[in-house]
Amino acid sequence: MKLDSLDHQLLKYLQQDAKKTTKELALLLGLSNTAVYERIKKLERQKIITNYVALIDKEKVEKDFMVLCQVKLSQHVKNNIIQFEREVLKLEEVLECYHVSGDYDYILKVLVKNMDAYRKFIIEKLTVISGIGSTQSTFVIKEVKNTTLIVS
Amino acid sequence: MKLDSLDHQLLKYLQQDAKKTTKELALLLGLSNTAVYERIKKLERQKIITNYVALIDKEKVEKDFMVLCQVKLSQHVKNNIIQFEREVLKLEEVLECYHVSGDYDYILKVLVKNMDAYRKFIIEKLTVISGIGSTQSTFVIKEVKNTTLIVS
DNA sequence: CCTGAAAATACAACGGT
DNA sequence: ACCGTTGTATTTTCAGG
Repeated sequence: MKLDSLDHQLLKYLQQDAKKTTKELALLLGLSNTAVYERIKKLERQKIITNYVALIDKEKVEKDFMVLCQVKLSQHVKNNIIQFEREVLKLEEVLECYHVSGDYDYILKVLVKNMDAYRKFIIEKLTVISGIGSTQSTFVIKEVKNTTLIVS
Repeated sequence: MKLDSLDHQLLKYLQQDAKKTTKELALLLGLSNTAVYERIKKLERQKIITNYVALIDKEKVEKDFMVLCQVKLSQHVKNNIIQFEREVLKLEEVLECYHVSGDYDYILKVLVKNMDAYRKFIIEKLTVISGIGSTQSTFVIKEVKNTTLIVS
């Protein structure tokens, strides 16, 4: 579970380009092919690397209307919380959901095609979940930065 | 640029597991190896697939203190905006930054090790950017959902 | 951690439906 | 557009030291 400097470098490279071959990485790190291979396998076994994914261009698939939606539950009973969190997991429009401090209970990052789709999402999918008190929408004017790279 | 049902399925699979081989994908889609290969290459050429990345476990690299930080600029002049956005891109603690509607101008998703690190981030990195008016922090109690999968 | 070799996959180009 | 086949190149994977 202890990561050395080479592991950190390796993680950084793989978080930027998972298609890098062990050969390329070996060259970058000054290690042999197999040493890199074994390190990657170890990181996968330890679930430090959870998975490999393709990232796609939101605009090119017509999904570039993003809204940060704050949600307040009507009552903070356990059942409401469990229920809301379970339902949110099922909604494909919700990319991220955080239980947060402050006035509202949750902040959701919602991605849809356009305002119409958002209206539909709110009316037909979000507010039909029982236990929701109120919601407030903050619209994204521009995505300035969005990275999956965690520097550790 | 037009995507058919098979392209969409392909994107969905690759967004969930980029390590799937063309052989496996061919089986899933009911296509030949070469057909799948050509489709993937097309999606890459069209930059619909922008890149492939490894995702890592935040907790296991001791980076699981997340804060949503709202930022207001002191004046909405072009220079302030340009400057702020340029500086934010450089901050590795800022995973996401959105220019938004509402009371505040920006919402930042910030990831650090702990509260101490956050305090340090605010004092030494964020508020030293010129043109910043005020900030407000919303702390993440629990990450309920976080996916990179965009269903199109 | 290394070298070296086998197995699997990716990549490219063909003619054919 | 898709299929199948044939290559070859490259990469992954795993011995054994």
